[in-house]
Amino acid sequence: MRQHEIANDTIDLETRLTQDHHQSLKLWLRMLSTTVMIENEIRNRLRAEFDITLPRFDLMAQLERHPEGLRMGELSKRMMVTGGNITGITDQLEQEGLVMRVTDKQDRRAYSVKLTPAGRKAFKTMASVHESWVAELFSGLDAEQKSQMIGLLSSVKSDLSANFSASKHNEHE
Amino acid sequence: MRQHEIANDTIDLETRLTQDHHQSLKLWLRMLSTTVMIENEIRNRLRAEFDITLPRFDLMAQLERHPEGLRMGELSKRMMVTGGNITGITDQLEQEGLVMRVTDKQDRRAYSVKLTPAGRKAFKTMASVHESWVAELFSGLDAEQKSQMIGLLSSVKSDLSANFSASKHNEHE
DNA sequence: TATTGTTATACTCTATAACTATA
DNA sequence: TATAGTTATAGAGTATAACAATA
Repeated sequence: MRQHEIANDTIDLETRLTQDHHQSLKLWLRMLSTTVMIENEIRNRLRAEFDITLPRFDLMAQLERHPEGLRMGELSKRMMVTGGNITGITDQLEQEGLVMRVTDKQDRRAYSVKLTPAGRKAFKTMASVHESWVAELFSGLDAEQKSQMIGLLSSVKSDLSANFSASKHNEHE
Repeated sequence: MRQHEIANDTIDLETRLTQDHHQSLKLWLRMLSTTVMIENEIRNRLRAEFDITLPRFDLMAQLERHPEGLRMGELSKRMMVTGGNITGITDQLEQEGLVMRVTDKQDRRAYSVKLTPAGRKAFKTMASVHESWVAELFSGLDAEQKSQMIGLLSSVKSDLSANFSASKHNEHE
């Protein structure tokens, strides 16, 4: 132990940099594979139980949080996806009667997308089941560990938003 | 503080369950959006700098770790993707001269996929730059926080592998 | 002119299932 | 029969760019 600390004090900067790089990479690979596993599990369950895809579910989740409705451009930013895709997903959901486009009185180029009553009802059911799945998938952590992780992720994310917002459509949450 | 603890002791089980659900959901949403942001950033940089996609890069990364070569089925498991896709990605990389299929002497149905010398060289360059990007993107955490997070993710992941390996092609790492 | 949203297109990744050739 | 890998197909999601309507 002490040996290690002493070594740590005397190694040169380049070595420490390499170690940091390796640690970051390890963290990233673990984070990525864990996320993919959970995402796949949830995606499969959503399809099997509710015949819905993840982006469609996400769009509805955004609308649930904004009962006043969101414009297409808002949805695009929040879902980190370009505009054309939002049109497509919204089209599908509208066909199924789950969301509706409400024309904006002030700006006739724009729409507000809202959940229909049927959409709100359907989403409530799905969201509740979805939430219990997530709880199940994270049952490997206790409450303390979860809040720790939430804090760590927030640090990463705020650092990202501050420095790399240019890359795509961020401004998330 | 004390008030909070007392309250925590006396609230009923259902309430605590709901709180846990919300916390898990919050954790998952934060983890997902953070991962997506980093993934997008890396994907864009890989395309811009090296004209390579993430799956192609990942396949090469797998081979780099296994100089003796990997069979198509192995790659399929490790990349959490079905077999047909591995054929496609391998075809592309083979065309570009980055990997090669080596027929197995013992089992003439099977191949070992390996990096070519050119592939190994190209990957070394990319991997080193990639690693520094990752370090940059995680610079919001210090070494201590990173190792904390690695530990937390390991708990989640091992719990997942133990309970949900059926969902797709896991057995990762 | 700039902005909101749509359309058209093309590309990548993905899963499924039928297929071939070995084992 | 079972297994390793391929092929064919279809579907989802994505970005880009040209476009229409409105501001």
